[in-house]
This record gives sequence, structure tokens and C-alpha cells, in this order.
Amino acid sequence: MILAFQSDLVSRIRQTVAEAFGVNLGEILVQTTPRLELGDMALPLAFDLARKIGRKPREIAQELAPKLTSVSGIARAEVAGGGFINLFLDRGAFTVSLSSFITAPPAKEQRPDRVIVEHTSINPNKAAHIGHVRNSILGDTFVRLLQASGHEVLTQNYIDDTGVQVADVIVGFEQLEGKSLEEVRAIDARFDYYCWDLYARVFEWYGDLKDRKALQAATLHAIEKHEGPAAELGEHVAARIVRAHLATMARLDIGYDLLVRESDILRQHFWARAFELLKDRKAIVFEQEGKARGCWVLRMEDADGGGDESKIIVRSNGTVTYTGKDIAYQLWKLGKLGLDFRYRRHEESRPERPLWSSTSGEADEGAPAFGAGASLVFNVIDVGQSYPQRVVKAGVAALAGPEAAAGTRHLGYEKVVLSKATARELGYEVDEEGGAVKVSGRRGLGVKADDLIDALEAKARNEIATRDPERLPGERAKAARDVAVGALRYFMLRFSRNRIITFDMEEALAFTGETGPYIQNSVVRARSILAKVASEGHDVGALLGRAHDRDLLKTFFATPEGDSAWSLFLAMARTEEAIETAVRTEEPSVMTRHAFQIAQAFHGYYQNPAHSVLRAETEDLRAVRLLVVHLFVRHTTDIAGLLGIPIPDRM
RNA sequence: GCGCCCGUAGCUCAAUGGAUAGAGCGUUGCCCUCCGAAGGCAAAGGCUACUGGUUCGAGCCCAGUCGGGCGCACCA
Repeated sequence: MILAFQSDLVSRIRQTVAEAFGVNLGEILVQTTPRLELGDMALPLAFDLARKIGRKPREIAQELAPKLTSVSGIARAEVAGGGFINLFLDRGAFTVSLSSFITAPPAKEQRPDRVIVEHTSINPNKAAHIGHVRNSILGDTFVRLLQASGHEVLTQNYIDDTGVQVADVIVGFEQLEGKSLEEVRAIDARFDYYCWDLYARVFEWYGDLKDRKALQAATLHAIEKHEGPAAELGEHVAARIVRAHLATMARLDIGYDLLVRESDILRQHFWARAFELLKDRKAIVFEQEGKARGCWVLRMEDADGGGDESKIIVRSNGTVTYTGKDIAYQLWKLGKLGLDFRYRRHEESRPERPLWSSTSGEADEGAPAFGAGASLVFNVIDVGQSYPQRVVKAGVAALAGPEAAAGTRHLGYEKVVLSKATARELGYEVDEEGGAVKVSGRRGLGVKADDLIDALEAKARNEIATRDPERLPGERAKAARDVAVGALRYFMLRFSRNRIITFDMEEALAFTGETGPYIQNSVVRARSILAKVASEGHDVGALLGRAHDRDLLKTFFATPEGDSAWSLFLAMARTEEAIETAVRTEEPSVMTRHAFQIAQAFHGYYQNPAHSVLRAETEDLRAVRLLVVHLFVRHTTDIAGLLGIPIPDRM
């Protein structure tokens, strides 16, 4: 629904339709018109009515339009095209209510249910790369949008500290470098970068040699059992890399409530409990024959009945697959497992953003009730994992029912690949025919998250230095950080989730056009207008009060300048709808586009020298122009916050 | 082989089944005597891969064809 803060308008339209045609429309679709001259809002409802009552759409529209004119808030209604009803709003009244909505938003109705979002979940064995950045920015923004629509959200980051990737790095330290735990501890280079290179070297070293690969398996086994020096080394590596990941993500203003460690899932025997439950409910069966003889499998029926698949959950040697462990973990998230972790405060916990970790050691006091479960769980994982995610969902369905399965959501997104140019810069050998190039962690090729952020900051510092050489280095650095974060977050969000992002360094470093800095700049400029107006001795408060006058606004909106301001207001009024759409369709890119449209409308308005606040011809005009700028700043600051895009004081 | 995703301007992407398919980049012109030009204005650029179908209406839904990507382990 458009203009949520004017939902009463929609209900009055519904009532008018009911009175005129005796039909009760459920959802009333409100659209924008192709051009502002055609109207402020478009109602296609005559097409629906035509089907229902068997009359021509245009005829219905013509009958209904005059009746809508009497609805308060609607100034005029016209019939257009084959049966659209275009509404012209009472702009003055609309602006007054928009103003109070923006400056004093009504308290959001808090939803009773709790939502879990799991994102980031990077293997703790090397530095984060751009693919991880997409995951984390997507997840973090979705958290912000859920919160804005009234959900209580717990953000979790899953740490696979007992996986093969950690094992590989351990093999590297032990076999390639012959380092003890003490010596690894003593490494004072950037540890996540160090491991990034080591990890690549290990894969070169493995080659096709079976006995070397056997070391990987043995090491994995050791860290899973939590025994011996390899396990101790693994614990150190994982913990240290996790701190590095937290620091990287903190640069992008991304945080978490809880870190769940795979090792704790093992030690709390989550799987054993899940196995019992799955057997009890006959959700999995023991295969007596066929390919999967001796395994416990989950049968998944195809939606269209085209034969059923089955997925092995427990191998014939009695060990559980990754998917099996994932089902157990998912059941815990939903509060359906009947087991819980113990929790300790993480070293990186800060008072303003407490961070907890699962633990198998001593529990700390004061942990939130993480184990209470959520009715809705979003797992932010790349689309390559769609199949295993579907298996997990099927397992949840078999064990906890369709409702729990419906609450198990895979927030999937496509991968990030490198453009040819960027791949070449990084030393890839790129063949002429091929297009984009896949990142390969095993070969140590890819763009590290921190390197990317560093490059963005450096670029921003240069921009600022050329634009404003007088700026103090400290201020410059701070603004550069904000610009870098804004650029990166916007870049990662602007594509829809199922779109492969071809990462090109030059494109990502762009600060012009549809980018985060464009939005930041619009707010910075608007703020500087407000500051200038105040510094020149104008009473901002009094001017804003003066602007809230319907007759004054009515006159203003009748001018071409008013049209320009009005299109900005209409765009801003659509924010509630944009948030709702972004959450419902699970597509944060809706929000970046919305923010851009608003910023664009503002740029179009304020850039015109004839619309100057300072040089306004009359106090009335000054007042109204100031209101436009003021509302834009308030509102766009909030929207930028939803996207995690900081607004620097100056750029 | 089966399943999923993608194919829209030179490039990168938008477009809850609705009106003349929109942005950004790039290209070509303008605009700092103007609240900072990370900006604004304008122009050029499209048989929405193809063929059928569904309906008042299809870039979007359905069937098929052709291209491209990714899944479909007793790996994690």
C-alpha cells in the first residue's frame, strides 16, 4: 500500500467503492502515474471491478471518479487510459501530515514474534573477501529493515571452527612451517592475511598426493574430537581469525548478537538429540539396500510428484553429514530441539553492542534467552547452497511440521565474480574469450575485504584533498571512511539478490552517479544549507512554523517550483511502502533504489539557483523552501541509517 | 539427464500483469556572477534472445527453442 501514514485515505476509497457498486475490494492497489501531470496517484481498480460486476472498466471509472472527489484529501479525480482513475491530492494537507510523520514518526507496533537472521558465517581460516562482504551487508541491511518494520531480531554469525578449512591451515602451520602453537601465537603480521597466503600454499602442497591429503582428514578428525596439539592450534587460529572478521565487519558498521561455534554444537551433542527426534518421528529411514545401503536418509518428495529424492543424513560408517548437523542447528534456532548452549560474553563485546558466544566452558551471567527460538529464521547463504538448504527445510518439515518449515527461509544471493580488468590487476591469467572470473580462495586469488575498504578510503581521501585542501587530516580521514562505507554498502545492495555481481574495481570506486556518495552528498549539501540559513541570522524554528500553513503551501504547489518540491514529497511518502516491499519480497535492493530516487528528486530541486533558500524573494518562500530542505534531511538521514550508510558532516 | 537462475540501450542494472519500458556509466552539447559541480539540464541510443499461447492488457504468466551460469557427493 502506498502512503501508509495515510491509510485512512485508502479505507475511505474502499468505502466509496462499496457504496457505489456494492463490492468490497480487499487490497486496493495504488500506483504512481507515469508522469506527474497525470496525477499524484493512480487507481487501476476499475479493471478489477469490471471483472467482478461485468461492466466496462472505463464506464466504471467514469462513474466512480466524481464520487472520489468528495473524499477528504483528494482534490480531483480524472479518468485516463482504458479505465485508470488518477487522483490529485490536496497537496497542502498532505504536506502537513507528511511533515508530522517525518519529524515525529508514530511508534511502530512491536510484533510479538522474534526473528533470527544468520549472516556472515565465514570459515575462520583466512581473511574475508568481497563475496563475504556481499553476504554480510545483505544480512545486516535486512536486519535493519526487519527492525524498522517492528520485528525483534537476533543476529547470529555461525563459526565453523571445526571444519576442513581450518584443518587446512593447521596442516599448513604444522607441515609447511613446522610451527608450534607458541610460534603461531607469536606471529605479529596481519594474521588473517598470513593465513590467506598459507591456505593457498597448502593447496599447492597437497597437489594430488594422497598421503598429504590424508593429513587433512587426520587433522579434521583431531579438531572435531578436540584432542591434541592440532585441536589447540585450531582453537587459536579460529578465535583469532574470528576477531579479524569482526574487526573487518565493524568497519562497515556490521555487528552481531551471538556467535555460534560448530565446536559447541558438537560438544553439546545437538546432533545426537536431533537424531533421536528424527528417528522417533520417522523423518529419516535406514536404507537396507540400494546405493545408500546402511545409511539413514531423508526422503524428499518432489512438489510435482516427479519421483522422490533422498538425501543421506548419516553415513554407513555412522558419522553424520554436514546437512544433518545443519538440521539440528536449524531446529535449535526454531526452539524445537530441546537443548541449548551455554553462553559467555565475547572479548569484543561492547556495552553499546553486547556480543555473546556459545561456549562449552563456564557460562556468564546475563545472556539473553537465545535458546527460546524464533518463529522466523533467515539464513543468508549464497545460492550455491540452495539444495542443502532445501534439504534442511525438508528435515524441519518432517520433524516439526509445515509451519516450522515455512519459517525456515533461505535468503540466497548470487556470487561475486571479478571483471576481466580487475582479475588482470590481481595477477590472474585471463583468457580473451572468457568473461568474468571466479574468485578462488584455494589459489589465494580474490579481493580481500579490508584491501577493498582501504582502496575506497584512499580514493575518498584524494577526492576530498582536491576539493578541499584546507581540511584537517583527521576530519578528512573520518569523512573518507564514511564515504568508503557508503559507497561499498550501496554497491553491494543495488543489485537484486539473484544477480551475479561482476566486481570491477574501477566501477566500485566510482563516487558519481547511482552510488552511496550521491545519497550522502545530497544530505550533506542539504544540511549545509540549513546551517547557512541559521548562521545568517534566520530563525529556523520560526520559519518552519510559518511554512506549516495550508494556504501558503497551496499557493506554493501551484507554481513550477512547487511541482518540483511536490515530486520529492511524493517520493518520500513512499518510504513505508518501500520498507514493507523490501521485507516482504526479501529484497533490500528495493530500499537502495528508493533512497536514490529521493536523493535524485532533491538534487533536481535544490540545484536550481531560483530555488535558493538564502536568496528567497519573500519570507513565505524562504519558509517553504526551508521546509523542503528540512524534511529531506530528516527523512533521508533515517533512510540512510536503514541502509547502514553513514552521513559525514562534510564531504 | 533432472532442477534452479539469467538473457532488456554500447556497458552495468531497474521496471507489485497496467498508460509513451526507466536509471547510472559511457558519448555529444550546455550550466559555477548560483545555499560546495561527488551536482543540474538536454540529445542520441530498445522488434525486452526467438516462436507460439493465456487476457481487456505480457519484459513479467504458460509451453517450447536457442544461448550463458550454478546445483544435483556416504566433501565440508
